[in-house]
Amino acid sequence: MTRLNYEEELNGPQLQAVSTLEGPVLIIAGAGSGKTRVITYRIARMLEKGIGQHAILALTFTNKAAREMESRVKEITGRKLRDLTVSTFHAFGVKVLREEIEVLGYRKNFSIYDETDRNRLIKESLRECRLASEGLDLYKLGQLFSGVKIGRLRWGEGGAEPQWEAVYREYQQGLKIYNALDFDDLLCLPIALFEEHPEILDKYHSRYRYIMVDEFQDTSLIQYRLLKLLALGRESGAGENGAGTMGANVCVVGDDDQSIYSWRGANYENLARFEEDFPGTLEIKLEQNYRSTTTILEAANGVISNNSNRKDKRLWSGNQGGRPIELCSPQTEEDEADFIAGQIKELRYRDKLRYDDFGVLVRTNSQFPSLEEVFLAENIPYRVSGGQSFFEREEIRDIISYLRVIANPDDDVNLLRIINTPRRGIGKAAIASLSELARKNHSSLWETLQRLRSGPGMLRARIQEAEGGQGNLFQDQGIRGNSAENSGGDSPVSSRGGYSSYGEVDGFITLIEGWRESILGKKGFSHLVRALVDSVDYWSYLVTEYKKNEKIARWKFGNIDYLIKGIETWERDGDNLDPSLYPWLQRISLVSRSDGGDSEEGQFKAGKVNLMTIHAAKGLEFPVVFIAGAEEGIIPHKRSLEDGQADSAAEGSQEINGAALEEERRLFYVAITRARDKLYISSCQKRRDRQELRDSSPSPFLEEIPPQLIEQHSEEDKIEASTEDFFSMMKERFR
DNA sequence: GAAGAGTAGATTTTT
DNA sequence: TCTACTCTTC
Repeated sequence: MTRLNYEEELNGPQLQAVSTLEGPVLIIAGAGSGKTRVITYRIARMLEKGIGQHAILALTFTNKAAREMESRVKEITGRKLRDLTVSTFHAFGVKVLREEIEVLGYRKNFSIYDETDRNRLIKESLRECRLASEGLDLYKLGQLFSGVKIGRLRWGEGGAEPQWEAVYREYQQGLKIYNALDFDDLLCLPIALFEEHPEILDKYHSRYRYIMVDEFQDTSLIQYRLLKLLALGRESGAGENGAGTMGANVCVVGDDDQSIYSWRGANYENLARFEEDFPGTLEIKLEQNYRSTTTILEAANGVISNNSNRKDKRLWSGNQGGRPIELCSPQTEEDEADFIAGQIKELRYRDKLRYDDFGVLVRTNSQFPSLEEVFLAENIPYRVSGGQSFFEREEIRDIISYLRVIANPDDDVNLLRIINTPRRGIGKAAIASLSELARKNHSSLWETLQRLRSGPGMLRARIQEAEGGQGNLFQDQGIRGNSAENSGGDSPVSSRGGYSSYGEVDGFITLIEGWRESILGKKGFSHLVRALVDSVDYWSYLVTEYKKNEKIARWKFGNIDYLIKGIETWERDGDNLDPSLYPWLQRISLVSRSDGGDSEEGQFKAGKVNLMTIHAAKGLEFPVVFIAGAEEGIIPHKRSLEDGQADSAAEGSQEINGAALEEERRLFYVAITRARDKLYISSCQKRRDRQELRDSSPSPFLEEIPPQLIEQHSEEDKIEASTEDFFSMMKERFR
């Protein structure tokens, strides 16, 4: 192993951070101050000192960050990392639950529900409670549930209207029956586990003797609780006296100025809380920026200094001077995209830059299309992170649903997705009857099906019984007006549904069972997935579904192929100890949009312009950065300021909006500080809102940049652009 | 049960 | 404008 020369490669505070391995440490690391370097060197140092890999836990905020950290450590130490835990909080939760969840009454093959699954379940729960889901914002309801679950809200307080409590309970019950967890559970259940079973906590507490947390400003309260449990063990409940903290070797790294996830429960006050809970914390500030030019830093400082609630610090850079920040005010989004594309082409040639030296940052996903369109037209290779993820495409979800059901047949949400996809004659009516029956028995659909099948002829009778019995819940879409007498005289859903579906339902069960047998526990299952897709004849399904547009069918099939290839590469990875279905599912459940289809690492990601949301750009840097759409209503985003969460109680709202504005400013700050050498900011004069073109004014944040750093972009391009605009208008007209 | 027509609703950021 | 869901008809 190569020995690192710490003294030479690190500055004073960095060195201190790397050398202080024992006791609690809080590192305030400004943007570009070598934070990643400090963390990775710190781990390297630990390994050098003979601390075992298994005793080290590094928690990050995104999977991407985790992967990157791991590979950097690997790189600088030249070691194999078999036993080092570098993961997100959520992934860590899964790791724990995978071992221990049975104590909590779940089975180990639990499913993990993402937003889509969760919305479906909420919808179903609403139906169970006889409430109409129409006109409701499922997303908001989900937020509410999440707030309650993580203990941020309580029923009857601030926006948590008690009427939803029943739905919430239904939702929770659904999860339990389906043996499924939502994202919050991944953190809450480990906490519950540790609190209720101290002996399990002991195990983890004594194992992870060195803990590090990156992007600490973005940790939520429950994440913090989890951290505290791990770090302090049984003592953590002991409270304020700080007993037992001496042994805690915890190092958290963060920057309050880069806290941009408060809408997700991030609470930068954890920084203050940490110092309280871990007495004797050594605080280290990293203020020297190695990334950006002075110009860019001054701009960033100018902006962020308008925030009131922050730890005092001032970034400075050794790279004096730097090129001015260029401001451009194109007419429309199209002009903006043209401008960006034009600059990229020019700079690439003039400054000999590669495409991947450019980062184009936007506030919202909806800004992508116009940019992409121009990049495509101009032949500029690009990649987007954010936007619709590969895993959210419906054909991919279908296949994954099959695999999830194979892993965990009780997962109703996914079972319902595929029970009639491809169509196999199990229609609404049959499903409604079955669901009704399952609900009565408090069991999952699968269990119900199994039970029905166990007696010959039973299925028919039971289904009939179910239909004859209570009014069918799947039919009345909630009550409207009459709550007492529901559904009343409506005609039955199709009294023949159950009868005619018997054979099909049976076939479906057999199908799933068959695949369960062949796939479960197999190391290397990608070829089986291929066979599965064949055996359900998904291809014919696509062809019939899209008979008007065969191209789409082909494209979708290509996606499936890509998915399977992805599994193959994952299986072949030498570091992968358990290449079977279950870990794969867990893994992809936690992969986010910004992680991209991760098989496009390495050679592919080079040579492409990076198009991403500002959120996704956190932690990254580019020689040249474009911030597109720096306009009022976009960068302090309209909706972010509108209603601060649930309560807009009279005077509270003022403050909440202030906080929201400050968060938007931090977001803008993050965007600026991604740039190394050159920063462009554009704000359109008009922007498309729905179909109408509306006037748009520059973001108020722009005025906070010291004017001497800014150079207005010359007008020539604008004229050029508008002639082009004219032509495209004419083309449109003659089409 | 499937296909097609029609309607409403929606546009913030993500593990 | 576009999409996702519902309703209607065969």
